[in-house]
Amino acid sequence: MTAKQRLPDRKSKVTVREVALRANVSESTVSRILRNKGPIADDTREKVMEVVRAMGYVPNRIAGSLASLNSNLVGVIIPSLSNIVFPEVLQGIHAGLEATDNMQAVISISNYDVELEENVIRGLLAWKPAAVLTTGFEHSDATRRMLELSDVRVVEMMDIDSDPIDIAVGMSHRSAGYATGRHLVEKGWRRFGYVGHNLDNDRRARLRFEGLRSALFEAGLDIAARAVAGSASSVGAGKQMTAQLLDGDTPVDVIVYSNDDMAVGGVFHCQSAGISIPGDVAVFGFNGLDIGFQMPQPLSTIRSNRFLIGKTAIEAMLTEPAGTKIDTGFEIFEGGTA
Amino acid sequence: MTAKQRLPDRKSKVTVREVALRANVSESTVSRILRNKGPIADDTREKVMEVVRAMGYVPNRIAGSLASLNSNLVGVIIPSLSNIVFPEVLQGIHAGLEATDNMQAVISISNYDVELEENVIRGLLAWKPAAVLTTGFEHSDATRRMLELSDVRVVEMMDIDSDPIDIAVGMSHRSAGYATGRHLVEKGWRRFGYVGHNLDNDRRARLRFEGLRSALFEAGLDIAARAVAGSASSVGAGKQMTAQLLDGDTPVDVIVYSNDDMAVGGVFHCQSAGISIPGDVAVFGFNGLDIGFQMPQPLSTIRSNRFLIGKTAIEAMLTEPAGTKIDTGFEIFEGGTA
DNA sequence: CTGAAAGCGCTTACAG
DNA sequence: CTGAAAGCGCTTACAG
Repeated sequence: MTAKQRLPDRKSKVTVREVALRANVSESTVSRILRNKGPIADDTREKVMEVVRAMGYVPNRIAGSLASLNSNLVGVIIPSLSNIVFPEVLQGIHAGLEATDNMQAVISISNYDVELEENVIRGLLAWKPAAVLTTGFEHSDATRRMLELSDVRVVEMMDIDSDPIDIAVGMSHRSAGYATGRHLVEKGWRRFGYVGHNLDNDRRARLRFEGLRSALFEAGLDIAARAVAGSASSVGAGKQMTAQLLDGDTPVDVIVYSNDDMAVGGVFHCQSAGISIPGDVAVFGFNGLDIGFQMPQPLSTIRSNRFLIGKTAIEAMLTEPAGTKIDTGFEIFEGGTA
Repeated sequence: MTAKQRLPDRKSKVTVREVALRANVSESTVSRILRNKGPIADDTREKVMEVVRAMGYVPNRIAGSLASLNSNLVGVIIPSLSNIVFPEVLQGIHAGLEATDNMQAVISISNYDVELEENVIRGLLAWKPAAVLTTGFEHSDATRRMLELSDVRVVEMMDIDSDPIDIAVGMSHRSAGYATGRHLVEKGWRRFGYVGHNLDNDRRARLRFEGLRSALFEAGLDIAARAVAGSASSVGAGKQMTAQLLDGDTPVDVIVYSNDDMAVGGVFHCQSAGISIPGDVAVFGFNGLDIGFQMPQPLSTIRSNRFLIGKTAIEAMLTEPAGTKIDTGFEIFEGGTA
């Protein structure tokens, strides 16, 4: 226990008060030194810092936030953690946060449910965060109102196909769908299939689908057959729906998927069934996930910039005026499956 | 704008004070009603709740926490978000939290770096969380000390092969490695290869490796060849290291991977190179990720329970005494690749 | 360059 | 069943 002798006292919680007492200065001086605010004599600073270290003092941010009426918390609401796309956005947010004066993310999940989102945001706002970053434009009226009435910055991430409450950072999913259609038509594909997941709560996948159809219409084409799962997107759903589509009566020579997870499932199904890609059928995804890129035949897809969206969301919330929309773009990845 | 007439006043932030004033009661009464504490006359409650709704009052949790000296925050530190395993743990934590009186997770990333973890935990403790959930047993001395001195509950997740600071929830990675070795030896494999990632900061992968070797030793065997990436685990690293191992001089008939990501990379390499699995070489992973399960040949692996670990961590922190270790177990998944 | 005082928005004994 | 008062641990004008 001798090793513990120079450690902070076991129990007694140490506050600015104790530090001030021990250092023979006022609480305000301790506070100023700790926040590097205002002019401080060098020896005062040294004396105080020594006491701070000796006592193992950790400022209480709850008290600090209450007193200064601002917190360094950023509320983040994402729809799900099971789709790797959102953890990637979180990584970007985390990277953006590292450049700040140690802001902290408070993360919640909305499960693609606007009612749940409303509750979650209510709980978040109670912590008086500096900003709330949420996903997409679909919110309940009450959510929208809470956000408008509060004076926190709001960033709606992923999508820029509508007008933001405050700031939007993302890409145009409609354009991505359109670009997919144009690209595939130009490559000579004519008989289009579509394999999707439950789009009821996935506005962005719906927008991509609409964009795709517009491009096909312009070329005098349409989607000849489709198979849509009742569940969220997953590799398993992609396998199943691909099997269903290919077992149908309408022949297709290219399948556009609602995203890469579904498309990887499509590739797995074709491998199992001895269907050659892209000879028998071509496959095109969306997102540009690493798993698709690493497959023996790299998945043809559109790369979205999830990390960039998260990082930019933080930067924008710190610097941009209300009404800003930032397009993080996308790019077609040729790959080997279409 | 008539629709906005009944909405809360635009600016003036509303506090208990305003609610109390408008409802003709004291602040303490408002506080009691909002927290369902103590006896309250029915009509008082109704009257106050009406005002609360009318004014759109949202309690300030920062003030609440400071006054009551306890927060509903739970600090969570995970090493990374790029390995899907940790988002899965977060999902479990989220599920566990839903059963509580709306506690909120504050999530930070340590990037497998004990120094960074120390800073992150320091920042977290400043928020006086109810508990800190972190990953594994590897911490700096300072981290360990902070955690011990603070009176927050501490859960170390994923691993149970050491003694916890407070509570540990996870599985024995040594046993999992051992079980892998036994299983594969029993199935008749004799020439073992190992493909891994950078294990310097990954104690659990090291423990699995040690367990595997023990099992092999007991059977009079050893690892004949290995290829270890300098980077973190990924499908790409798995492809590359598998190629390297199979190009070496030492023939192997089964490869044990440090985890499923690496193993999936191994499968992809074999597909590209026309190597048949498990005929030419068998493949065995660790984790039981969905992607491995969905492949045309389901990946042989060990299933860990990441979701359960997260969920149990929350439950344990609420109910279990210090010193508790909870084994969430694992199971061998036969699959088709070994 | 430093200190005394008020206050941030709640909660919690304590009294009645 | 309800209220007045003190206090949680900081920060921020204001004075000097």
